[in-house]
Amino acid sequence: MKYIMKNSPAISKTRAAIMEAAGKIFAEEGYSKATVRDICRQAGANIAAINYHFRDKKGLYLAVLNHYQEISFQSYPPDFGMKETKKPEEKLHAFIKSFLLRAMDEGRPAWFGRLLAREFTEPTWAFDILVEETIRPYFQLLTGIVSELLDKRAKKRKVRLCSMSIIGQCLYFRHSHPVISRLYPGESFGRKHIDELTKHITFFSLHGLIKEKKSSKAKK
Amino acid sequence: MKYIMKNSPAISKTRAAIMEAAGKIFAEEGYSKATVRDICRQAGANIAAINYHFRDKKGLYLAVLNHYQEISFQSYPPDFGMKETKKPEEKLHAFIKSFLLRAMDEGRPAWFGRLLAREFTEPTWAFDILVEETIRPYFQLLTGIVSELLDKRAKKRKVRLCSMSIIGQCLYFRHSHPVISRLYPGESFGRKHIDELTKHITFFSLHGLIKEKKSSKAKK
Amino acid sequence: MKYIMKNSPAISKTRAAIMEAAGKIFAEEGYSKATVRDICRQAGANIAAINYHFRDKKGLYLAVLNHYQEISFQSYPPDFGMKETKKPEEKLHAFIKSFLLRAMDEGRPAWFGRLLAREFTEPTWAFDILVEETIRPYFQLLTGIVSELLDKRAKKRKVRLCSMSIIGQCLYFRHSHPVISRLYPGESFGRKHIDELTKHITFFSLHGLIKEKKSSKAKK
Amino acid sequence: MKYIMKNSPAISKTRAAIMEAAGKIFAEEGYSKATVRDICRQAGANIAAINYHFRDKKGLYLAVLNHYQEISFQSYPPDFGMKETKKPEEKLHAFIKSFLLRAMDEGRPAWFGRLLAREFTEPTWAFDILVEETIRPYFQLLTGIVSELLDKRAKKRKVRLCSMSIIGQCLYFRHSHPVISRLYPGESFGRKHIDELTKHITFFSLHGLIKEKKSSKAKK
DNA sequence: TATGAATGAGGGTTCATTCAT
DNA sequence: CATGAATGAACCCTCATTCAT
Repeated sequence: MKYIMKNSPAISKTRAAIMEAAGKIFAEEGYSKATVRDICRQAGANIAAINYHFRDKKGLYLAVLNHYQEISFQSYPPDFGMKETKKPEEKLHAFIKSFLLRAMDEGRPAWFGRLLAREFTEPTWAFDILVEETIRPYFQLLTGIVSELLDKRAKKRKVRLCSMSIIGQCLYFRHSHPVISRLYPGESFGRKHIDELTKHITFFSLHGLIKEKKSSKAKK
Repeated sequence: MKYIMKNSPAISKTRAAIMEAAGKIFAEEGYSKATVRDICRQAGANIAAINYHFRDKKGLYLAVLNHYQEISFQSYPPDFGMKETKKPEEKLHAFIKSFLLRAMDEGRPAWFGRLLAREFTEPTWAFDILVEETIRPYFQLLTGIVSELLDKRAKKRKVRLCSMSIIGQCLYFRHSHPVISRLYPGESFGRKHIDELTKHITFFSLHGLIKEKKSSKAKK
Repeated sequence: MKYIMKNSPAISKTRAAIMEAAGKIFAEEGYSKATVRDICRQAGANIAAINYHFRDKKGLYLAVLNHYQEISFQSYPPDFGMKETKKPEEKLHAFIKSFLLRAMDEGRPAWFGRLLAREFTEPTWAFDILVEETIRPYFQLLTGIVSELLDKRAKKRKVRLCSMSIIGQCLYFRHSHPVISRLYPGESFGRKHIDELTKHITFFSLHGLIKEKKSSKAKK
Repeated sequence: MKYIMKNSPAISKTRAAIMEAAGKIFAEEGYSKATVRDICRQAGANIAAINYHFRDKKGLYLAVLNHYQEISFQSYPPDFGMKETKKPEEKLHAFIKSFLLRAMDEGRPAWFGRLLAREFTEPTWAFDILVEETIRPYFQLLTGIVSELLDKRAKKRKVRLCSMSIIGQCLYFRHSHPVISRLYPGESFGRKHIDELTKHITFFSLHGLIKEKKSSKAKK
């Protein structure tokens, strides 16, 4: 006699194949443009298998999100191995690097990052769930770092604005390929340049923030 | 005495209504999600009218892009009325403000900005045209300003990186509403806060750039 | 004061342009595949002009048929200039040549021939009219020639069968290009070979008929 | 013991119904005039079933062609049961009879013949496939017979011309109904007269060919 | 005379979904 | 566990036609 675990992922080969294909295609095309047909074709599975294993397209998307989130954060921990005692400048550097890696890398571990980046600029119905489960703690991590860097009396709103300036830069470099490759053929900001990009964004942001500290007294 | 504009849009009432509805719906839904059925329904027009006036959905999208681009840049000139002799800091401020206005305002003049923002993160077939006709000159305007602010010996790549950091911030604040409203209910970075956002992005970016100047001597 | 002639063809330039384009396109594509859009575009005329001048697509087709029929039979008279006193073999040769010319030539004079050939294998609603106005007298001309060649006591049905054997050959060589060019690349039976084809069909048919004469006594 | 045919059609009832309806309608209307809506309506199937079973209209047409070709050539073998040792005259007779049966019969077995006849006079995109798979071997069968009948030194071109004269007659009698019924009401050359028509075409053609033999010495 | 504008019907195709097995 | 079969809704597009000017 055998007991079947609920949602046990190892039981079904088909389920795994669908998850694999779905992760890839959702990351490439986005939720609405991806078709269950393509996913099943690529997984070598029957269309009805999605209904059986995941109820419907939404269920599949949710399962993909949950599954690859774990993989993603295992592969690229947000603190990037930094201890809590480290300086905030280094924390910021680590945060940005892990963000870029998660969003710009290729293969399985980056699929979640791509989906997340997509949801940031074009939210689907799954966005509410993502905000609570992933984005909020992630964002709090960033605002914590920013708070340390800013004047302690800085208002919450200022912290948030600065945090979003950082997120915005990271996100944009992720989407920049189409425009950069057209504006300056031959040049690119891809996963090969993650170290360069990390250094740039950190530098660009940090010196703005430091300056903030000084000028915060003089200015309004 | 009156001069007739080329492609005078006043000729057909239906054509104008379709352009109106299409601008709104394309801006809201994006190219692929928008349906000609919806557009025609909202315009009170027959579906075949699109074939008659614009050949097909692509033609309509192109017409919308062209039409609202003019309106957008008339309403929000990139130099925002600044003379050439002004300081680069003020030029940057003007650039950012016009960008935000164009992307975050509501109603007709902002539709092009929204479409452009969409194309930045999820390009369609029209992106190639947009790059040549709109984005390239627009981007050159920004890199020019950034060049003035940076050390004159700064490499092209650095100029481009910094320019993209600025664009990235602007774009992200345009998309931030869904995430902000969920993370911090009650707070928002909308069109009401354009002045605040402009000031923030300018300040955040400027002091990064200025610091660069200083450190450029010490560093490599 | 001016009197307008009914259907006067010289009055309108647009009407003439439409007739020209329609003749060409109907001959190329056939009635149902041809579109009024294409015709008007090629004629440089407005779509509504067809409604004005010809009531509808049917009216246009009818007008084209009538117009080019005259041109066709002027260019290629069925007796091909043969006097009535000539031998039936030469009459047959002339008939076949004029048929092939009318159906296989290019340009205006052949358009009617092409349309007629089309109607033979895929009749439209206009076929009834064509039968009475064109095909019947034309067919009677052929059956007359065949009668002269056959035994005088040959039954009507035999005359008709033989006539159709001749028509069938002519028609098929007109349609043969697609199959011949594929079966035997480089070879063709086109308008350049009309003389060869005429000789062949005449010869092939004649000797069948002559043999008939002889055997008609022996046979039932 | 039973062998399962490749592409066994018995699997799906809907698929069979669509094939049935499609065969009928394609044969009646031709490829372009036939609509998938009509076919599905007549088959009592959903429109999307065509996409499921045949991918699209083209796939359906191809499937119909393949399916009824088998049925057609099973029902009417081109050699019509003649042994190889028989005289060429009898081979020709058999060839013509099977051609007429295939093209003029009614019901399922004749649908392919009708489609083929249509492709001969108005080729679609499928014509290239048909030429290679069906028409070429079929035509070679005929040219072989004709070669036997003609002088052995007859040029290839002559063989081809004579073969086409035969094909042309057969094809035309298949299309003759509309014109015959109008020219001579009451008379017809239909499937009831296949024996008569076979005899006529064979006779008409044979004596032409035989005469060729004799005259080939005397004439040029 | 001539046309720009508009329309309704219908074309093929594709989607996510759900049965019955 | 898994799938072949089937479906209804919606997609974009094109047709011939007609109206008001």
